[in-house]
Amino acid sequence: MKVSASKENHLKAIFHLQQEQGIVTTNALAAALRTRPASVTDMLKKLKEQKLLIYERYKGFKLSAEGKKAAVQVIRKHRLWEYFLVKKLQFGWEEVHEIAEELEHISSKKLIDRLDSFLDHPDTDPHGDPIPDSQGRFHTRRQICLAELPLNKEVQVSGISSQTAEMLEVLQYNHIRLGTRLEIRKKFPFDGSLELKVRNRPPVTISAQVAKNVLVKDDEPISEKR
Amino acid sequence: MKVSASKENHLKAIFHLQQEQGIVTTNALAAALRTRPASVTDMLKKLKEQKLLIYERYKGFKLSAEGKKAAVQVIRKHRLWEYFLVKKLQFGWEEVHEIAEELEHISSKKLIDRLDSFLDHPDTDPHGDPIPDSQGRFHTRRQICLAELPLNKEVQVSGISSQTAEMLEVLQYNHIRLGTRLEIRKKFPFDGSLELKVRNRPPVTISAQVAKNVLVKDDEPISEKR
DNA sequence: TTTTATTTTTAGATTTGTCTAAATTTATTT
DNA sequence: AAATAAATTTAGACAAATCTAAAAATAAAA
Repeated sequence: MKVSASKENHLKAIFHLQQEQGIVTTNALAAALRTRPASVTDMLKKLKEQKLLIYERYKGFKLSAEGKKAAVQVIRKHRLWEYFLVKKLQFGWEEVHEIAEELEHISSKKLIDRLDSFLDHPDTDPHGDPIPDSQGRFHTRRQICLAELPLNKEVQVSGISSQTAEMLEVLQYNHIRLGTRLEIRKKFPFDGSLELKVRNRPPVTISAQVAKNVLVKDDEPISEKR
Repeated sequence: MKVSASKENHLKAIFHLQQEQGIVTTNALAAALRTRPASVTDMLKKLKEQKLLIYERYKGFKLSAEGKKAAVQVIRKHRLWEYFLVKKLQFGWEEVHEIAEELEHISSKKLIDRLDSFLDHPDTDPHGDPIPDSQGRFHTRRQICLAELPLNKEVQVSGISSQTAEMLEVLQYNHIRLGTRLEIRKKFPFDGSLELKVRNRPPVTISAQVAKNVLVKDDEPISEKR
């Protein structure tokens, strides 16, 4: 069962959008791939044909278990190559993405497993994104600051970068500490402030200032999501 | 000026046939690429279009200076990747060719130059073939045994693998020693014996036995051939 | 030098991935 | 609920790389 480079790109983009936005639309996918909605529809049909995608016309789509597996393998290759480029070939982390976009389509499974060993099984790439293992399992989750989190995605607080007493006071007041599960309910573009929903509590609002200093991680390992 | 993977494969195959056979034909190229003569003709026209090939219909073809340069760069990439796979990823030399066939089409020039540095500028790949530098110059020539040399290709004797007195006697008798320039004029399939032409001397015949123990190299660096 | 064989090229199809423009379906407003 | 807007899909076209079958050019043989 052969999957072309273009198909791999579609699978990968769907996977990412699924992670970040929960829902994936034809238009969003077209935008992400810098292609046209009509082209996306064409490809969706082909991916369905290969049982990599669950798709009904006009009714939306999502990756099948097999499609997800394929997408994760492409992501694994991409991130391992990025790590290689930065750690072994002295590239800067900003310049590796484009090269890895090509390298990720090299097909040899053995190659990528050998590369993984050669690099000592790294678990995050140079941008901080987790690298799945050869079975497609993620052992780490990405840590990002609350200000960058999308809406309605539940995460767990994993760090506080500015530990001033004043900061901690605000957090304590809002019942936010390490391990707290929360999600963003609303973003106010005017000042960047956020309305948060902490589990079992009424909504609270925090400033952009505070949001920048709270680090969060995916609530559960990605591989456990079904 | 973009060159697709398929075009790069054609350029590379033409280059190799040019080296080995002197002349390249549509049929030979089709065989080398495991494709059809008609497909080759189609591609020749495209390569001519891009001025990578000098071609007149029915009259044969050869690489232009620019085409040769492009071919050499692909060969450089192929061989550096092979070296990487064997030396860093512990692959056996027999299994790297196919993987390198894919890796050679990764486009980043910077990548390949960094890889070259990382590998400490090797000058021959795991099969003994020379690796051109980033300007496309070869610093080494391949050493092969006389028994494997094609007809009518002048080479220079670069080594004798079995140094018995009896062997050396035969060679001395035929005026063959290190540095001698010679070419094969005829091969006798019956016993594998060869008729050689040594510069400024009448033709001589040697046995397969002897031919197997004489090592030769291209007479001149490949990069000097025009 | 004709005839025959071989090589090479053309003509026309096919596949993959993309596009534009138009049609259809679903979603949103009024 | 009808009208309008937005999203999605179809229809038809195109470029790249390949193929088969037939034609044309060149080479070899009688």
